[in-house]
Amino acid sequence: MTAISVVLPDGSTRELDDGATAFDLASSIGSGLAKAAVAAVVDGSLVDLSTTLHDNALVSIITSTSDEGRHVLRHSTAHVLAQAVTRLFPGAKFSVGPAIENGFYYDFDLPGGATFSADDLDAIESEMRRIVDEDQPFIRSEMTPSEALALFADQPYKCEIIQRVTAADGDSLDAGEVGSGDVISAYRNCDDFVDMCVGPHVPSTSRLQHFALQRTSGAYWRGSEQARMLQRIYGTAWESKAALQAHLQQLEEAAKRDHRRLATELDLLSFPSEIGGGLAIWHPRGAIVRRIMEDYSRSRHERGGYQFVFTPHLANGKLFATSGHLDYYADGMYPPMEMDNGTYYMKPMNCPMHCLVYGSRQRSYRELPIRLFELGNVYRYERAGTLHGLMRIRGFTQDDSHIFCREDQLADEVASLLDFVLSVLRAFGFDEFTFNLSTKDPEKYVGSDEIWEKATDALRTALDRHGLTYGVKDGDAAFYGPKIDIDVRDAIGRSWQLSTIQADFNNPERFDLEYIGADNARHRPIMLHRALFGSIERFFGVLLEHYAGAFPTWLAPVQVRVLPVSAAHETYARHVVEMLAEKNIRVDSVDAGDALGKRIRAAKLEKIPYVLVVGDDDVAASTVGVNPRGGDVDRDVPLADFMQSILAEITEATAKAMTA
RNA sequence: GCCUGGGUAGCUCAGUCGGUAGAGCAACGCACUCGUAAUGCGUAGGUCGUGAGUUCGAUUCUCAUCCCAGGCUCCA
Repeated sequence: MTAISVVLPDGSTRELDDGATAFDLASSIGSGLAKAAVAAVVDGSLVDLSTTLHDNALVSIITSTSDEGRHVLRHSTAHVLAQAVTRLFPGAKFSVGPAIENGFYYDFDLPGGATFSADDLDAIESEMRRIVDEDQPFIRSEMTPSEALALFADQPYKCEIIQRVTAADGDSLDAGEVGSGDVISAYRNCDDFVDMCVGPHVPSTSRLQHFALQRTSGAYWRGSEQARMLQRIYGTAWESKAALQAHLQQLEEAAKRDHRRLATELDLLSFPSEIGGGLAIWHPRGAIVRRIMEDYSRSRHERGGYQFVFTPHLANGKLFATSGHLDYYADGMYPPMEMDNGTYYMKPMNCPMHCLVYGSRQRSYRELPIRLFELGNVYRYERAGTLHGLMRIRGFTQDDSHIFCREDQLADEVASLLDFVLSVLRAFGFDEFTFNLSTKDPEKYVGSDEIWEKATDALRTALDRHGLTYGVKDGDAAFYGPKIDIDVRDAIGRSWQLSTIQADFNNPERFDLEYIGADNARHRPIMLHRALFGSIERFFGVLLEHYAGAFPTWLAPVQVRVLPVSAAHETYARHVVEMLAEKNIRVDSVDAGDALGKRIRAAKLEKIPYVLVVGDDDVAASTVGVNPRGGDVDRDVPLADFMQSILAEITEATAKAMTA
């Protein structure tokens, strides 16, 4: 038998028998690798382990512990899911089943429009385990589109995909399913299950041990609300039991941090159904934190050269006709109110009002840039199914600003905004950011192409000048202009989109805004929309999850709780409370009705930063026992020392926040 | 808006194959006066989300509606 030679990623070569597969290569390197291998990359393409290697091929083995490997694992598990469903629901039609972050899903159309119930999930998962135990091989075959159409004749969704990819104007959406064009590949597990798929797959179902089905939901075919709703099943799959458990644990951790749960547990706010969906009421504890956030925001803006304005919650519809909101966003606005002299709407944005502030008198080029700031309450009619605690809410407050500037000021203004945004976000404990530039949506925009190009360039230039790397989201812009979005990464690695900076050449035109230039002629200012927190409500929710309810001392609703050991120490406890309160420290005390241990536990569950225990020794020596959140108890601390240290902590955090 | 599941005491949940409900924690009372994450005993608390229908009788079955959860779609 002749030999071939293949090149490994480290540049070394390896001799193999002619006809050897990628799996043979993995085995020749080591049995451990062969066991962990799920696929291979040959000359840059991800392929099955069963792929026959050619001489001089550049080969790397993909193991299940890499991102690519897990992707293969998850995709293969999706196939097993589909097979289980066809066994349990004869006649089920299946559409697509991709791997996604941390897992996979598969969409089905059940006979008679049936739907999955929670019990079905258990049965399907058991069936999947049976298929895994059967150790079925994934066997690849390739065919022409017409052969594929024949093979999948009873699978209308598959046929539609085949027709789309082979059509002249075939879009890339389906390429991931079947590859592009002339050759359609399919994987057969056994006589009665074959699925169209570009692959690769693990060699056999026995490699798919560590998975769990998670939930079912409806999902529109091809993501279109006009299309048929299919039944989707989500699952997760991992390379090992430990990895699966770690993932499930992380989900639990995230659930524990859920801001809706913490908001109830910590008595911060609630969503009474008497008010209606998507509307929150702030309880005293939550309102304190919010007020501190807002005060901080106000003082930062004051120092940043912003001028404060107030505008009403309602406006005549003509205003939103001028701004274009009624043309592009009427569905997302609260329904109109007919009143004596016109049709009124709740405002969905503050910008039209700020345009009126600008336009209220003649402006000189010397005044620019004019930075108008408002904590503006806006109302948007979010569809019922999209509401989600504070994260998606119908009434909220934007830390909103509109900057009117000259064209020659634009780049500097955007650049300094980027600094400003990051500094404010850092003050709240975020230090990992990602940036995205969103460009014109060809379906939904106002203004000329030229204006859009100008605005997009301005944003791009600012990002480049800052040396920031950023993604581009084509077609994601607002209807009036392109934007930069800033995402933060939270304490458990999740990403949240918070801030936005939007360039707008359109509204100044629509509102006919002008300034008198140095040349004594009239000019059009440029407008920047920007919000740092975005929505105060949402930002609060993100913070709550980021800190898991344990706000840093400067933000904590109650900073100190004083606990007298027994009734004899209550007078002294009150004295301690007074001393601290005098320094504007948020402090309370709980008298000795319950056992000390119980009161400490209660304070810990409330996530109060400092618990002060005072007993005989403390009364005698004017000291306190300091029990800090997440730290060790420190007895006999002079009260004056504690006060000094907590004040230093608070002012340091605030000062750092102010100058970060 | 669409799909699935849910709404029982302040919170977390159990339960009723149709005969008006129970636990733990919290609250309140009494005893205990306690040095760093749950002292003991007792009391009170619910027209079982809301409205209608079926029924001798509905928290339970049916329908409508509101709200909540997870997705889909949407998010200026």
